Amino acid sequence: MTEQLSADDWIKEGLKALAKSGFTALKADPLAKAMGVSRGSFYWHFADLAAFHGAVLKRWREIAAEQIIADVEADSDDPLKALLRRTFGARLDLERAVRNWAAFDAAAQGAVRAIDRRRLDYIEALLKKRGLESAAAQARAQILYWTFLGFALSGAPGPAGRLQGLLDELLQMVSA
Amino acid sequence: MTEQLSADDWIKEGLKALAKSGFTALKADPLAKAMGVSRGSFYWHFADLAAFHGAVLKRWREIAAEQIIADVEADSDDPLKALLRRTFGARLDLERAVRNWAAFDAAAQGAVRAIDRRRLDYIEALLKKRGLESAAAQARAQILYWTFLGFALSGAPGPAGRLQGLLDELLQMVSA
DNA sequence: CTCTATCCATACAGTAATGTATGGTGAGAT
DNA sequence: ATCTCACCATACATTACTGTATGGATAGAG
Repeated sequence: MTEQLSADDWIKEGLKALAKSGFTALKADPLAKAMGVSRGSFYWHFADLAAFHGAVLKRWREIAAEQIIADVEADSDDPLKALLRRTFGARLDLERAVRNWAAFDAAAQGAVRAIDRRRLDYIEALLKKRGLESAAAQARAQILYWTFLGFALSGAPGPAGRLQGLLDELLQMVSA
Repeated sequence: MTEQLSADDWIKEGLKALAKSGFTALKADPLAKAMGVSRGSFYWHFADLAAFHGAVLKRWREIAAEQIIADVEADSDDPLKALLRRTFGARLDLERAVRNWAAFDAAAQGAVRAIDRRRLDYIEALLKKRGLESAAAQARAQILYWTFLGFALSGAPGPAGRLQGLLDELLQMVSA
């Protein structure tokens, strides 16, 4: 009886569809077809679409910041550099999809705001630890985070070598 | 006979809806209702939705770069500073909507790519004129443009005084 | 073996659109 | 005065979903 699905399976499939096809793919009927099952299963595990959306967003909040921060802290000799390598190098489709979604859905917007705050505070703390004075750290954290968002949302990865050079440049600019 | 509509009226309404409600609002039926007319008019002026979408994107391409560049060039004592003031201070809903749209529609993606290239080249030229050497100008143009995009797409404007300070900081960082 | 709860399929009514076909209306040309 | 054409309304068939109601299957408890 490993054939039966759990709410968790639906959420995972939701994140997959979100990353691949955007928030418009978060619908019961297409997802059910993709999982080889009928909508009966969906409406068994979730009251309605809104409940499912909430569950997907909750999961995203759990993985969109803490996981990365933990990894970066483990590699503790230069966490800022590690953060840049890790974030600019990652799969960013899910990030893009959720932020697009936030333009249409209040719940998604709430999740994005919370994640933004968490990340901004973390970057600011790293810059302070590097010796920047408080006001400057705050300003540059904001600028650095905007730069990441712009990169993440403009999608085209470009050649990896060039990216490496840009990251070095960026690190210089922001911590000088 | 001022009651009758032109294709241009539909395009203008399309841009308005796009800025206000995102690309999902670019549908014949809701737009017709908003204009107090039936879809008969829509399908008179446009073959189908795709044709309308193309017309809206074409219009956006005409206004999304050249207009700003012309304005900034007019104010010629410090065009880079003028560009920052102008772009970071503007209404960015339309920009956001088109870029969201680009995640779902190939035509929109094409328009965004073209605009990005145009803007990047322009910023790079400005930085060179400021005395930066070619490779550095290219790198910093990319970083500066990413920063703008991140700002534009994260939506929350924040207090205007803080923004002014951030722009000064950014200008320093990028042209130092 | 039967009972029960969990999980899913199927069928239904409803909604919001698309695109098409066809007919109506009013302004200007003839 | 009427004819024509640009412009719009209305009605229809179609599509892709939502949510609900009801019933069927199956595994494990008793």
